[in-house]
Amino acid sequence: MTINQDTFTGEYSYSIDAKGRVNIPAKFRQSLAPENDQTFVITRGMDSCIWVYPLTAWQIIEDDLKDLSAISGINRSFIRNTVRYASSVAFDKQGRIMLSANLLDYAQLKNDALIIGMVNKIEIWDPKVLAKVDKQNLEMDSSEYDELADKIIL
Amino acid sequence: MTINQDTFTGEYSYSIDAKGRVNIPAKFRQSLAPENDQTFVITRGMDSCIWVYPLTAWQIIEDDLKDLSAISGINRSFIRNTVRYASSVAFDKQGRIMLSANLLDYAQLKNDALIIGMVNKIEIWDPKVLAKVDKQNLEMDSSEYDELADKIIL
DNA sequence: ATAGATTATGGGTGATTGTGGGTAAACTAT
DNA sequence: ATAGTTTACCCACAATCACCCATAATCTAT
Repeated sequence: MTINQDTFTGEYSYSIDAKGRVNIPAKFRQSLAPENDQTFVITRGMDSCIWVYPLTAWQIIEDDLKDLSAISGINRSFIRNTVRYASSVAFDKQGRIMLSANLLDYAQLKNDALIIGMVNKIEIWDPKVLAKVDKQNLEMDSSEYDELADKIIL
Repeated sequence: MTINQDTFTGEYSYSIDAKGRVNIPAKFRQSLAPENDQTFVITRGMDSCIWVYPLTAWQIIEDDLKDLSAISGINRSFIRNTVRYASSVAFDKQGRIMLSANLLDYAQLKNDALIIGMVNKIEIWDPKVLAKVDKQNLEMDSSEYDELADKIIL
């Protein structure tokens, strides 16, 4: 019954309520390893979406950041921008997390959210934004996409 | 419920009142380890911002300074400039700390402060100054920034 | 098919947080 | 010493959040 811990696949659509809360799919909650303490870290993703990490996965990133020298200005900027929008959230008794106005705005989220398992993390999208971004990526690099498929698909 | 002690992430914006007080985000207060005794050490940061260390973290810096030979003039200058602007502050019952006129001036702070968790320390910025500094850093070293992202982001 | 459990969604309430200001003690400078 | 200024500590209030309960829809197992 137990799949790989901290591994997420599949797509789910939920509504965002007036308080800014979204449900985390029950399957994702169950595959979150117990040492995460029901806690995720949410932050800005690289496209206009929200990234959701299991707490322990995020701590690996933090540990790497600690090793960067503070003398270099570019290092400081990198640390700042990586950590700046991140916050840890535990889901409530109903399995929801609260999204800050800042993140909702960044990901252009209104009432509906599409939650997608990305293997080691989770993405939260506005449906329309996702469609647009994916289309752009495919148009730009379709041959590279096919190469990847050739290497990886069984 | 307990996250990593003395680890800070996220961005918060607060106002600086007429007395020079700023709020320390509740989350940061909670993740400050008890042996710090609700005390931070504030000093000049490397960019035009204020750096805020947990007391115990700062004590490690002081210990390292003690090991530097006082014979070397450059050592003495380094020690002097590292310690010169540092002072320890405990936050009041409302969770605020007082910033000296000297530090406020150095960081060009007026009415609004942006407080950013930088993993093992905290930065206090004027919003406009931060935008300018970050932009400069990115323009100068964008390729190095991308390399860092490639190495560290999961 | 039915009963029981789980899930998704909405709302209520007390506690916490951010912010302003008041007052008395402590400190400075004449 | 005294007047003026600064600091430490206290109280107050509005907004927000964490936590609880309720309900309808969906799933599970017999």
